[in-house]
Amino acid sequence: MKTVRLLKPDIFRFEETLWFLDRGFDDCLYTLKSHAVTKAIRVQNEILLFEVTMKDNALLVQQLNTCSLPHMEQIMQQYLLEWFDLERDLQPFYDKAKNHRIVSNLVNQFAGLRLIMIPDLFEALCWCIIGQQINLSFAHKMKTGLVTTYGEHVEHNGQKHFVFPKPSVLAELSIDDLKALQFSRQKADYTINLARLFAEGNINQNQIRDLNDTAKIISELCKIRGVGEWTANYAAMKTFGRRDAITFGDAGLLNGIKTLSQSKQKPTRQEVENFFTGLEGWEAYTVFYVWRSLS
DNA sequence: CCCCAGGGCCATA
DNA sequence: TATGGCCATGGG
Repeated sequence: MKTVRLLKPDIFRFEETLWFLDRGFDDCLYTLKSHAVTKAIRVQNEILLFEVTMKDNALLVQQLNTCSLPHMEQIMQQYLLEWFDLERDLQPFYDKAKNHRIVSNLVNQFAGLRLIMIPDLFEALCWCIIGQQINLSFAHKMKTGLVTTYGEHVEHNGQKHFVFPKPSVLAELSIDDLKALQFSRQKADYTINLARLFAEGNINQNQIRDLNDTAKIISELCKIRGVGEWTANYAAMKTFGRRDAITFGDAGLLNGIKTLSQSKQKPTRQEVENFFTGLEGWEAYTVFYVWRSLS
């Protein structure tokens, strides 16, 4: 079993990461203990299980299962850097936020919070489709049904650790298969269609990443049935780490801005755009901090 | 009973 | 191009 130590960035609090991962929702793709998170990821045709803790000012990543592939240290390190967005310099964000009447308070209150990413585009888009227009607890319930029915898992100390289902598996499903998991007909259709696009290679995550321009990425993603502005921006933010993505129309964002500005009603689109004035290049982080403030 | 949930598509005019 | 209905379920 391999172990990796990652020196933590100056601006980072693992406790904030754990808090966000916990947030009151049961997520089926990681397991939380008091000061640790355990996660399974797919590596080629195997599943790697590891645990992340904080020790002596470093993130400690410990492999928990046997895996026949080489370079486990590098794979775990690379995953952690992406998952917790550890390579980004947040100081410019905090410098800009200081001058914002509302976000200045958020960066003080939640100092060290970093984006929690969804490195896999297929998973991110499926999660968005599931979460459209329903409350988050029900969305998690639906995701758990999908993952535990069609995802692979490894066992460790009697507990199952799942990875998200492969596109090729979901591509073979019928609409009724997913309706049995409480998907609406529409969401089942979007999900299967999306899985086929990935399985057949018509969508390639690296190709989209290489567009290297948020507007182009959004416009490319919006070509997919079931992917609109909210979903495309969510994926731009959570998968590609595009700093200027904004989940326009997002219920959480609207309610967050409403509460933070002590307004009676939800902001209009113009008011949302105004909210981000002075935070250019850090819109995605701002959205994430607003979400953090919600509960 | 109502309305709203970390939306998006489609029909209609 | 703009507007409204629809989707499925759960919580307040």
